[in-house]
Amino acid sequence: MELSERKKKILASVTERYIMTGEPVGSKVLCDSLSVSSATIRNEMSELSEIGFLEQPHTSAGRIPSQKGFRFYVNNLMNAYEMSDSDRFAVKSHFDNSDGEPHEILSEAAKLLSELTGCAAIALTPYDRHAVIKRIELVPVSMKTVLIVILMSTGVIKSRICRCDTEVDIKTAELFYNIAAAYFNGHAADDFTVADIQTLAASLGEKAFVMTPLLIVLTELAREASECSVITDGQSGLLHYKELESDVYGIYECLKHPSSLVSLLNKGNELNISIGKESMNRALENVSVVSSKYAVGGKFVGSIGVIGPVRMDYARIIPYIMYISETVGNVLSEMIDE
Amino acid sequence: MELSERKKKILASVTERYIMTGEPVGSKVLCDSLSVSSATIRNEMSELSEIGFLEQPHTSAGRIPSQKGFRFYVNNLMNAYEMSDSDRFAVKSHFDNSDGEPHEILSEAAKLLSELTGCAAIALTPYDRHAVIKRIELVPVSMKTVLIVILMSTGVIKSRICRCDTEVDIKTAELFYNIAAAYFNGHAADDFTVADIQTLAASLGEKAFVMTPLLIVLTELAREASECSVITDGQSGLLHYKELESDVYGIYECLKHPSSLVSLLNKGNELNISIGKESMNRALENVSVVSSKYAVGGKFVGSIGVIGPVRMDYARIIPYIMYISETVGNVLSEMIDE
DNA sequence: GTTAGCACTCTTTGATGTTGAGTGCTAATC
DNA sequence: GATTAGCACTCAACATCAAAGAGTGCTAAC
Repeated sequence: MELSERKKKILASVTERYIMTGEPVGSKVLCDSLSVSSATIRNEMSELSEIGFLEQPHTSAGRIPSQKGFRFYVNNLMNAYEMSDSDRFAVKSHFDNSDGEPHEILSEAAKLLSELTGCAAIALTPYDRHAVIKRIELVPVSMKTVLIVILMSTGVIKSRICRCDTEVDIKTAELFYNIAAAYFNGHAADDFTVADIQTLAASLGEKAFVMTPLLIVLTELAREASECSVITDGQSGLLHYKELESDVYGIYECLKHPSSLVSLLNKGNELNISIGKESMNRALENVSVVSSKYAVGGKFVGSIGVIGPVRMDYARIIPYIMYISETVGNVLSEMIDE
Repeated sequence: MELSERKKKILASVTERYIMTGEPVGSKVLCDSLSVSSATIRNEMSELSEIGFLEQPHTSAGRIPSQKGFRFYVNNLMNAYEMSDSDRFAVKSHFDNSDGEPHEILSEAAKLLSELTGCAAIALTPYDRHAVIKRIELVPVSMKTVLIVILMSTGVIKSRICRCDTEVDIKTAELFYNIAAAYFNGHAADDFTVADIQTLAASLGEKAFVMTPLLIVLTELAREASECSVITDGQSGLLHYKELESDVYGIYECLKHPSSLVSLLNKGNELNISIGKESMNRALENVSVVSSKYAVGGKFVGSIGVIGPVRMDYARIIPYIMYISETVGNVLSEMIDE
């Protein structure tokens, strides 16, 4: 796919103009910047159309880049925006005093990203196949009710109320802690099945009655805490793009049941760009998904990115995603270290 | 505002037909059900238009109910749908094994409600001016990091990570528990200000250094746990109503910054119906907000409802809201009791 | 290889006419 | 006095047509 320099220039110009205006670009407007006649540009454009980089909405309209054209632009032509120090500072300071769990930090990040880009943001909380339970705690709420808190090696914290039919006394709590220490701490959520738990509970004799619900809730909680959860923000921004009008509902539904999105974000390299149909997802065929994985403690464990129109401003958006992703990774890594 | 029986019948028919189809209703279609001629109905309709209950999009169209007309319909004409036992059972069983905090239960309820109504659902977590802190717990995470868990008398549970600059040892934890017992437990969040906390911390001598961040986080946490939070679900459903097309963005923004919505839901009686401009909120002038307060322990502490087009099916939606609200209240009350 | 020129295509806009739904009014009827 | 049939009227919706304008593709000249 070797293009002449001039063709590249034309494709880049058309793409950038189209990103800005959303309107097809004619040959005349490009004369000045390329200092050739419109006829020459027309010839070039016609060839670019033949190889599928440009499209015409109709005969007498200008050209717009095809999804393939956008792909070429992103891979070869795009001039990534250099974030200024003040840009970086503005992002970084958002996380300065963010105490809290990964979930909160990623919510913050998604909100920031959607505001900066005008697209919908999506973030995955850290997922680590080798995540293990770091600690389990029991917080008494009332006689028969306790809050089970689970801390994962990834820094994820989850809690759940558990109601028992009988009193949860100190002896019970001690037993629970012993069991936790023996069977759970240091283990991954999928090291034990519900069946395991039930045989374990059964072996406890008279204590089985009160312990079973606790252990079941704990198992569920461990599973939940090990899964990555999907955070979204700024969906309403997509309403501003008229070319997405008929797609927004499908996109929103897709964001509600995001399993396919998760695999999309987890795919490929650190930076992941899916343009239109590349996502292989019917609901997303008119949007691009750009995401970047963040690393916690040197391992890529999650991802953050945006969903927006195929004509999103990649040159500006990609650097923001990369920097936010890097920042989130750093913030989360610091937490684990401590 | 005394209307003849026939006028009432006509207004009701027009309203119900319009709710179903979204199209203006002409005089002819009502002939059969009222067994009078279309001319008679036209005369009546014309009078209903004069007193502002009906409107004409344009001369040669049928009539649609004005917002005032909808109000009259809801107050005087509507035939509320009687939920069947199986309807009730379907709702109730959603909450059967819902362990958990108010926030989770209300999220469930909002999701259910939006699915049942096709509207956006909105729910407020319990807010009680007299809510007090029931218990505070410290969960160690690492040497210098603890999780502060706060339990409110409303059943609300919140937790937050707190990072300290020095080790949080057992002595520190004991001191913290003593302070909590002396100054916080049994008190409301607004019983103490940040200034109070700082003087308190200052009085602790060498322990002030490690205790200050803990107490500050605790104060923030208490405030957050005392505020009601707003839960929304099913916003995307609003995209299906073409009459809202130009309003959805504003509505979504309104749902993101819901302070005005909160006061709308807290207003008035148990059941609250705001039709169109009654909300006195520009962004909501083309939608209706219907909500019902739920009671925990005999006190109305929160609210759940929907936002949908003015032509929502009140007769069906209102009973659902009331029943879900009642159910949520019961579920939450049971939890407090235990 | 580049470009001026020109015919051609197709959208957009506006004007015009037609159709059909639904009204309001009047006069006759019950 | 209330009801209704009849009819003229209004207006959106739709189709047709013409004109304007944007942009193209092609050809021939440079």
